[in-house]
Amino acid sequence: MRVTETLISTLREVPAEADIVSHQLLLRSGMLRKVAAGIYTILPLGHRVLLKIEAIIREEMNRAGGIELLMPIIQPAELWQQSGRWDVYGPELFRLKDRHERSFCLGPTHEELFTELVRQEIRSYRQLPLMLYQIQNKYRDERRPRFGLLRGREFIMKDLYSFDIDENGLDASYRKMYAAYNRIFTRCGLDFRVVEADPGAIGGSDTHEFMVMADTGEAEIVFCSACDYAADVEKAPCLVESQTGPRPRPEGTRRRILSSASRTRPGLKECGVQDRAESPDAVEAVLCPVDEARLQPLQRVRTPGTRTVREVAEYLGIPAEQVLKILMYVTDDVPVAVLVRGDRSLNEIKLKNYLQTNVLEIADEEDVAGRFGLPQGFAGPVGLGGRVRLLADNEIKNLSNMVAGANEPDFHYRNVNYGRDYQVEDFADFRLAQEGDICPKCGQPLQLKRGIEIGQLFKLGTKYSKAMGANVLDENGREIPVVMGCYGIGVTRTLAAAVEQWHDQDGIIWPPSIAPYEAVIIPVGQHDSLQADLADDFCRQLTDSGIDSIYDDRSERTGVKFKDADLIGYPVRIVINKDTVTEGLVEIKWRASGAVERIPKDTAAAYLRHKLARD
RNA sequence: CAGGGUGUAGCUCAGCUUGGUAGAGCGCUUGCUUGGGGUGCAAGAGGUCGUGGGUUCAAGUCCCGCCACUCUGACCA
Repeated sequence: MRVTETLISTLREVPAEADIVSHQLLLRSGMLRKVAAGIYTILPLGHRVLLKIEAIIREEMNRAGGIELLMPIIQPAELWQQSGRWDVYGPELFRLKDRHERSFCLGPTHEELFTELVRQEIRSYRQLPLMLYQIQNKYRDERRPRFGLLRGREFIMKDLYSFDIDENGLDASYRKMYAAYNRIFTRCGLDFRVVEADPGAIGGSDTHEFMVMADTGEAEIVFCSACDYAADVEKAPCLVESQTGPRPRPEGTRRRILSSASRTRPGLKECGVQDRAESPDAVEAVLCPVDEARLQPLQRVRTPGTRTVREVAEYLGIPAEQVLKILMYVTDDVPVAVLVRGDRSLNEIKLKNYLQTNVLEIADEEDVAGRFGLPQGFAGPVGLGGRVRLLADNEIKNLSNMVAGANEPDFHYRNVNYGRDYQVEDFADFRLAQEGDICPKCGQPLQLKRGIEIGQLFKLGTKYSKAMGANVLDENGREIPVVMGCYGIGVTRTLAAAVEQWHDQDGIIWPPSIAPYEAVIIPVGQHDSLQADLADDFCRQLTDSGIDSIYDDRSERTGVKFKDADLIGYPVRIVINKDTVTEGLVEIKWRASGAVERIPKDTAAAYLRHKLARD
């Protein structure tokens, strides 16, 4: 391929519409153009990347036993009414009517259609298991499309649905997909992690998310430096550390398994509580006696104008972790106040799950004064009386001689202690995991990184098959609902995530397996027909030996071509000049490492094939 | 959906405060020049100033409505 024969238009300046790196670079490198908010044209260069990602996905889906088909984008409302989601889905669903006033929607996902297909076509357990998939456009009328391809209103997704006769079959399908996803993202050259996730609105039990690690990612994940544990920061359980920080269980201490109900033990402190979300009964605690003698007498101090934890801590000259932070929330029911350590953040999802409430909003100043009758910035647990439900993070029980608001303007208490000075309704895990916390699996410190979700596995069970009557006869002739799983990959999102992860200040650095072209050939003297012909021949030679190559035949200055090559991110740049022509060499520069090497022209194809074929 | 910002040439933006016949850089076209990191010179093409209304002798500029784009938040893959 020659550059002048295709459409490659690069931009020198950053378009004003783009805010994040992948969006900027995809626009600048001529891979993407905006048509409307969250809706894009993928230009030839970007399309080649897309096709390569899709090819990898297809190969691995087929290898795992997936069967490809193609469903329509437009779906009848009827099916969505049967599953119950027509009313639940909300304004995010693109809805439309035909000329006969019949209702349709643009599919944001395809559970209904796949379930309907299986209901019609599958009668017997002998036809199962079955894994069907498609690569198709999806539509979600996002409230706020942003980040270019990462959150568009139209996007491409691979979705596979598995159909089994029982849970064991589902487990087997799930494992196949889990393995396939690992292969796919590895082959795409991405640095990714698998995290345990929250099932969310789709419903179901087990679920894993595949996250590409990138500093600009929307999701924060914690992962262990020592073992393979990883979780969304919003889901990660927090262990309680002793005040001296995490430590291994001391030799000879009693180790007890406590049920969550008996976690509170008078006269005892817990240091190192382990509370895995997936096994709530396996709470493991190291018990050590409270040192009653260390408790100091309660003291009321004037702290004018100190409304935030930081202000109080600075005013009193103490660390933030010595302060009790109290957060007040408005819920479906009565207002709730929650205590966390001053330097911690509250995890609203944990609180919401605990309270089983639909509404959960942090109280503003008006609410704090009105519903709680408390001074904003000076509220505290002491003397709160039963005015509100008071909950506390597990860690709070461990803390002694804390500073807390005195419930009157410009005053705080020193030496506040749980039990002696205040009571709480319950302790639970309410805090947001942070860097340095202990891994719930192995006890080593956790690291925090940002990620972009590009794939998710769900066990749906019989949610849709029951709702829509997708049944089969089992070997006893009984009618049973099929057991389903669904497995998605955001294809366009993967493309953007790859750029988000692999770029530098000059442009994109494509992993070779998904690069639009693996090599670009640039003759320094485009006007020199010897060099130009040689570049043309060499491009053909590389292409013939299976290396996707493009010859930059524009009559531009070499510097322009170099800049464009870096911006577009071809993994290999091959330069031809007067010297290399006479010596029979070519100059190879690797985009990722910047390494330059000169090798004989005739062996270059084989050499590159070898070096590029690392997947 | 709430709150902010921006809409002027293909792109990035100035001009608006203080109303008076539309600007720059880049890109594009042509010629010369240059030829290993966005070369230099010259000549050109290109704009209903988002849109509708109002004020005014006169509106890109002032006022009001609408639309689009964008940022923060909530929501979400």
